[in-house]
Amino acid sequence: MIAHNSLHDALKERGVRLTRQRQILLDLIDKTGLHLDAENLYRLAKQQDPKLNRVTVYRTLKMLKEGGLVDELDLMHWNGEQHYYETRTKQEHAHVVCLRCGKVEEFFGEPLQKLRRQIEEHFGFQILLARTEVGGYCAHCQVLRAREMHAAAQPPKGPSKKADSNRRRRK
Amino acid sequence: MIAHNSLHDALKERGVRLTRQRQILLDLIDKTGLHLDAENLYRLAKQQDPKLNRVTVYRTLKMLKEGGLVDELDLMHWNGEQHYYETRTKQEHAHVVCLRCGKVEEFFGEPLQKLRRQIEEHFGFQILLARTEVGGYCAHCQVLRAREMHAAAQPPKGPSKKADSNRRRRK
DNA sequence: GTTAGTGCAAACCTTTTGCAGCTCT
DNA sequence: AGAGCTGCAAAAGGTTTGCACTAAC
Repeated sequence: MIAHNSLHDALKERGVRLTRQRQILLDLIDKTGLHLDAENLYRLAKQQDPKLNRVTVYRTLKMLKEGGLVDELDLMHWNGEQHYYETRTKQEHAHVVCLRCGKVEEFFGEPLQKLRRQIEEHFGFQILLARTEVGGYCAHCQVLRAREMHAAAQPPKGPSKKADSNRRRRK
Repeated sequence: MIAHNSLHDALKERGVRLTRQRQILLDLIDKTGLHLDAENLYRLAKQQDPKLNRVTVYRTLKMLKEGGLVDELDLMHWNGEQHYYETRTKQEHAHVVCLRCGKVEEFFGEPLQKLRRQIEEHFGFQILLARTEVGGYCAHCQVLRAREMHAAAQPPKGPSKKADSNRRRRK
């Protein structure tokens, strides 16, 4: 049972072969509002097809990227050097990344269009791709950080675990 | 003779040791409106001190980045996966990168501040870093591309060299 | 049946790390 | 003197490539 979605159809039109592997990958990229990196995409795809190779993930992403079907983001490198991918169908938007919890919000709104127009006019530039990424702390994490700061200033009464379990680190 | 500039002074205040190697690197990053990547920075630095090691470049960049003294850009990956660096003193600005010739223009202007304010209000977000990068064709290259397209449509009369000599490629 | 696409292994490029020795302050 | 830095070598991430085999059209 194949989900028919935008990437799927766009590739079909271009005469690209829709292999089992690609269908799995397109499905993962296209649905899920998630911003996946190559490694996570690979992990998820492998659950559906354990033979699927990491290289196929990279090759597919490269094709989609060069075909202008996905955008590549780095989300302010909040968690390393990976790139993240999303379908290039939606309206232009900025990515707002919490550097503490990693949550990604999307901002649509007229300042983006205005910025784009002004740049085109100002330089006589022909824009093909645009990207705005913002890093900082989300409302929730601002509160948590304030608490952490406060706690750190007090003499410790017991072992305190930093709440950063979600964060991947280099080994 | 040492150029006194913002990075230099900022590090002095922080009690960071200003070694010969760092002075060379700071000098290169700070003057030159250039957006250098690690490798080019290394190459240029080595001209002044042939013993200077690539690792020192990376360590210095990392320190400056983590200290909030430089910003890291990728300029829409117009020429590979390198990161580019610039001093974080100037007013917020967008980078406008020509995907054909690599020229980088900087756009200052009120839409950027407006965007920033709106994001902060909308999400109750505390912005620490913001980055807007735009890729496309500069006025000059739009013309050249039009010519190339035209030439490609004609039967070729002789060997034509593509004008991409400036472009670095993977081997 | 063709030709594009896949998997595997190995290469590649960029960046980081461990450690002994050097050098700023 | 001593902590902080550097250079060197080696490793680690992330991504790409060469090639023989497989599968989509």
